[in-house]
Amino acid sequence: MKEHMDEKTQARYQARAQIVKAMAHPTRLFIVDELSNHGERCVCELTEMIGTDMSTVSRHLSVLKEAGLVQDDKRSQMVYYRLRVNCILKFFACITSVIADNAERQEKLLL
Amino acid sequence: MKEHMDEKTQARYQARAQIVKAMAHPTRLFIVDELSNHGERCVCELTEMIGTDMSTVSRHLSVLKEAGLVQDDKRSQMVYYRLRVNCILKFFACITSVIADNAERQEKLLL
DNA sequence: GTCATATTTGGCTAAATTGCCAAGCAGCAC
DNA sequence: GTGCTGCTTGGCAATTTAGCCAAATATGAC
Repeated sequence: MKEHMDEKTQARYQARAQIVKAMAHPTRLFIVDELSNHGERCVCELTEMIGTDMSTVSRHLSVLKEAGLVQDDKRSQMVYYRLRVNCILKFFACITSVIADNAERQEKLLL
Repeated sequence: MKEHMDEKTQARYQARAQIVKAMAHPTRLFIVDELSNHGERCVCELTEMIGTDMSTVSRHLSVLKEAGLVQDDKRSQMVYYRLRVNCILKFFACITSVIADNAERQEKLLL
């Protein structure tokens, strides 16, 4: 990416990639899914569900927050996270269709 | 992710993450966008547009292919790639809305 | 004030990703 | 066959990411 794509175009795809990257992890996808279903969760609840270190979950949440996908809300000791965007569900629908398509293709190859 | 989420759930998010990961790169997002607009492109065309090493582009394409997002078609010396899925456009719409939202928020903070 | 809980952050190591070059392979022209 | 073009793959170094522990911070209960 050094000469043919101008800087603006580069920057645009860079910005897009940052958003996609923020979701490119199983734990973060789970969090996004859970928040889209339940609306709001504190770090401790998510940690409990995921079953890993709280520090790790917190780091994942900060990645999502940095990308502008979630926002946090501190109430007493707990920090509650929720989605900032509502189009994320379409992501899952699309991803699921890709997975289904891959599975179907896989099956055909086995016949 | 060791005890609270069962293996099936884990595997499901793992599979989803693999798909998202495949798009989590500026160059690969560009390729996906270009293919969704133009339908079909050979490696050399994409290399020309991106302006990087052909081996690098080829690697990116293999990542997309591995995830089931594109398929290739060899005709004479050239290999043409095209999208396997058509819901990808919704991705961009959603991502763009996140970026717009982030920018707006950024602006508010500066006031 | 002390103590406990909820969360974030620093530091570190292990693993994955990226990009380049060189080498290999396939198809076409001759 | 040789040579050329388009593409892929091996290998390697540099960067990024992930996950854990320990330490720091904040809030509430007492």
